[in-house]
Amino acid sequence: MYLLLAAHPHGAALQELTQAGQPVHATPEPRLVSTSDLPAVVRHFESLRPGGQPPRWIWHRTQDWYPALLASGVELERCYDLSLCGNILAFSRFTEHTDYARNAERMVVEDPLQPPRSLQPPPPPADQGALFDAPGIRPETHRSPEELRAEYAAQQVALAAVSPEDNRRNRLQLLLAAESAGAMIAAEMQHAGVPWREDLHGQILADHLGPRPPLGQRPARLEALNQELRGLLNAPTLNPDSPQDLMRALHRNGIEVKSTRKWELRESTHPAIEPLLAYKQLSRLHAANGWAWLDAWVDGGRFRPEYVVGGVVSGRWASRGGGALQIPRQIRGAVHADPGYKLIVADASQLEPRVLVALARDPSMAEAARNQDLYAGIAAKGFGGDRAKAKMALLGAMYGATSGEAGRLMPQLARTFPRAVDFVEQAARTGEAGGTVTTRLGRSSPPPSERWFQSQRSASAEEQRRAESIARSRGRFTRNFVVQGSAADWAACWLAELRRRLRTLRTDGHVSAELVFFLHDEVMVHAPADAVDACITAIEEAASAAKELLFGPIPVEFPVSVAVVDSYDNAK
DNA sequence: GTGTAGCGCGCG
DNA sequence: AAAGCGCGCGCTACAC
Repeated sequence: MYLLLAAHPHGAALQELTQAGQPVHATPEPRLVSTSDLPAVVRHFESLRPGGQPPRWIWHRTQDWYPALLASGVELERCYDLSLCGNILAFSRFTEHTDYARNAERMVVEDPLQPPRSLQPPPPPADQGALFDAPGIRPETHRSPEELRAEYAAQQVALAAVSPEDNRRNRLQLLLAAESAGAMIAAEMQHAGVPWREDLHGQILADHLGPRPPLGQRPARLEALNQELRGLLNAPTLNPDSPQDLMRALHRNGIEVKSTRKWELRESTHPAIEPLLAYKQLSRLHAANGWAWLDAWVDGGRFRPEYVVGGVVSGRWASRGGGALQIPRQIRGAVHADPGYKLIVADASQLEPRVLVALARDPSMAEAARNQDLYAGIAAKGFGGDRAKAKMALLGAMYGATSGEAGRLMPQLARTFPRAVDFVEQAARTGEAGGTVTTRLGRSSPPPSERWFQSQRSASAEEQRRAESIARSRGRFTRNFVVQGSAADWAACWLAELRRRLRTLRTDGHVSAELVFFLHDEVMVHAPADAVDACITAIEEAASAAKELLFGPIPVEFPVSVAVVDSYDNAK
């Protein structure tokens, strides 16, 4: 059953569609549902399972509907997010020959499915407020039921036009399903929140910075370091937070740095360097994750960031609010399981190089990847057992290193693993020439901008050097895109498969395990202690299912490392 | 006063 | 050791 939900001035319009997006004959007209009735009506349809299958909810944006439904206690099995799927279909090389891609190209420019960042409302308060007062629903992005139905139908036509060769159509369909599932997971994780102990966080801050200072004042420990620095640098009014001010003071004391970056400062042995580095670290803790952060982002023992699915062109998620994707190691001790619960922290070991092996079908590297530690396997084959060298070479190949040690190691890597190196080189050359590259499941990199093409037509020698530099930069982007993006494909499938298994545990086993955090190649599940084993099994099965879905039965392993902890800082 | 580019640093 | 990918955010400095 395919159910379309469209915004309506008094609530929602609900219409049953066929899989292809045509109105079901018996119910040609959308049914109007008031805002207050909506949760109950949605719950009712969700419980109807013709043929045992839950409905697929089709809507413009998951963020417009699902948070409010979750707030009223309604969880759904699956959806189809028109804006996310439309964005993939509009740019995918798999659909480039379709009318959809041609029309969407125009539409995306004139009428972006996602409003530009600057026009988006501020993030919602942690307390979501009244049902459907959620700021996701904005009149300017309303589409009529007929517009949305036509959009869905057009997307299905485009998907059907993908060549079945090499499983392309299935792969793209899988990506759309995983992306839509990701949108639901993002809303569910925001709803659940990361378990966060304010008292433990406060203790960490007090240990490092001293007691909480009055508003606008430096904490005691920072102020002491500031005074020490002013003395050591003979600069009585120094503001160490100002790079310019600091740079001038350093120069006056014969410390010849070109920037105030910490790795450059470390080169100097001046007695002011040690307190300066201590100041910078503590000042960062205070500014980024101090008491103000705690006040703003943690409420009722939960940290609830907003995840932005599709926020990165490679398919990785972005986030808004609280810096969710950069929880520093320093404060991970504040992430703590509830009494009787555990945190299960799992990450896919060395995901990107393993994805590269699978993409390139490099037999020699596949053998190396059978090792639990891939870098050790690479080192044994091509670097005389030097793991550090092997790691640097491989990372350099994926990022496009040209200089330094990583750059020098490239020929050595290419001798032992020609297919893998060739694969990323090919992606780089495509990008340099202005082409686009595509992930395993069919997400394509954006085409170069009009400005890019202009730069490539430049005339003077000076302009040409600049143009070549821009082209190389784009080459590094596309080189990395295929790996990072295909890793994101894998992670999306992993997450969706894990969600499915956890839902089964919840409904069949009445286990209250929840996904609470996701970061590129890492997930966190908050689970009752007696459900930990079942959750670990789910995590591992989901990982191997994801590998199979992307690549089929190939001899490359994607191992996950799992830690069961009370506190996140013990995870690795 | 407001908007924003650049720096610096956190994460993968 | 500190360049080669992708991000978000706080701060300063500077343009308007």
